[in-house]
Amino acid sequence: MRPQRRAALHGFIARVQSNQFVIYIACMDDQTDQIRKPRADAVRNRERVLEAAKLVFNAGGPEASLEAVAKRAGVGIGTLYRHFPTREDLFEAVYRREVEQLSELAEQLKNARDPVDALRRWLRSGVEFVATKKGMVAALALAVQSGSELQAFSFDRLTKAIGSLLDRAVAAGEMRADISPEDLLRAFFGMCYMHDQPGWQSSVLRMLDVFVDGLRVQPVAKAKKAKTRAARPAVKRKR
Amino acid sequence: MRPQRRAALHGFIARVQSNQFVIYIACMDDQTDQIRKPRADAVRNRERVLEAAKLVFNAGGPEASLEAVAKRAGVGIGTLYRHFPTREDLFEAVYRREVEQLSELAEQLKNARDPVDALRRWLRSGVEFVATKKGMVAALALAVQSGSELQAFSFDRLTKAIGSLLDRAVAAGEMRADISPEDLLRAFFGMCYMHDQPGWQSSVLRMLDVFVDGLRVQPVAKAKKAKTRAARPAVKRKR
DNA sequence: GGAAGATACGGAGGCACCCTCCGCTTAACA
DNA sequence: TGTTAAGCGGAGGGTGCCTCCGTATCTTCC
Repeated sequence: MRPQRRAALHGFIARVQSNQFVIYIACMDDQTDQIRKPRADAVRNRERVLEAAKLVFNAGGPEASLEAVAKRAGVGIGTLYRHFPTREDLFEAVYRREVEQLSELAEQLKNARDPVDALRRWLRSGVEFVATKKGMVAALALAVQSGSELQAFSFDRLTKAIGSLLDRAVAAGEMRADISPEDLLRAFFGMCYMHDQPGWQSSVLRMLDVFVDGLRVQPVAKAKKAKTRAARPAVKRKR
Repeated sequence: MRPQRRAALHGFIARVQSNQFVIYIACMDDQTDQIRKPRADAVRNRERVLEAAKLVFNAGGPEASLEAVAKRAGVGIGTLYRHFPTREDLFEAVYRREVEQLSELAEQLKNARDPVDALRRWLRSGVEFVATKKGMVAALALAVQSGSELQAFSFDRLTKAIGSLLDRAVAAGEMRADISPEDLLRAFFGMCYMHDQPGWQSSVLRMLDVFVDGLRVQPVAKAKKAKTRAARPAVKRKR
């Protein structure tokens, strides 16, 4: 165990590509109050690893070897691990932009006339995302599992995205209120999980349609099953 | 390459436990017309491996080490691989009984009054199965993917089970006809895939409810979207 | 421009697992 | 009881994960 010193964390965000940003966190010693700019080679290598990871994951799926990523990036395996201590960290970094786009799309769809249709469209876009990038499913898996608490960025973004669409539809009285955004996210991801089947896409789209239909407030069912619904406590919606 | 001889395959089924059977295929030389009974140690070892695999998979999930299984069975790794050349084969063998039970349950539910409710109950039972056995999800994954064609046993059984329930509901005019049993199986599995989340079970049950609601023929939606439905060709139902 | 020290690099190495191959053992049969 | 096919088991080669630490490189300060 090395001698401990009190230190404060300071961070900044650097734009490293036209549409990619990197967050740096520097450790500022509180005795000197000095901050050091990150080493150029570190920035470069981090970027190279991300680029290589994108290629490798999109091609080889989530199980692809990290050593292959490092090799492709022209970087030692140690360097890869220093920048991204876990496979999950790397995934999160690689697919962060996609998650943000999905999230922004939800923001736009908020203004759509028909809130149910908005949700439907958002889900369909999600399928497209998964279709394009093979590793995206893994990123979703991560988001949905959100076990590690630390890299819950994607989970938060996606939950809020779905949540806002769901809330609107519920407020408009068009959707049942006992489903949480997390539930929905999980269901969506689960269906997409079959993504390497032949014809998965149309199957998932069909399923999502069924699902959204089920989410609608149904006059018949509502009357028929009022008791059942009441017995099940409404799910608390986070935020 | 060893000298080839023409040979015919003969098989038989042995009951090796109160409720487990093993299928043996023996190679009968057509010159001697002799058939050899399987070696006792082979039968014993196969059984041991199955037993160990059940324990290990249920505890450690689908990624558990096969070497651990072999060790637990008190058997060399080579023996394990001889009996079950792939991890999938082992899964299929271990969870075959569960799949059969699910399938039989569908048979029983066929006589229920309300066909929609029957389907709902079957799906719920599926959740319970997954809940009990941690490795069951992997078995389902296998069934759903059914890529290897050879060990498509589970896929067939489950598809037929769902199919029979679905057919009845459709015939009764209570469910839409454009969803295939395969779709449904995939959706079900997908939802269960989150099985190691805290509270996954209630979440999945909620989702399945929504899903079944969506499957129902909806007077409102039906009228509103008649065109959309018609435009999408009905899925061919196998068998 | 150069020295000092912080920071990052890279890959060897230990571990675990996968799967195959083949010399040895054992059970079935006559 | 001998013969022989069937089965056993584990060594070994391959791959991937992750850590650790000696070395190289960069930033900063003079």
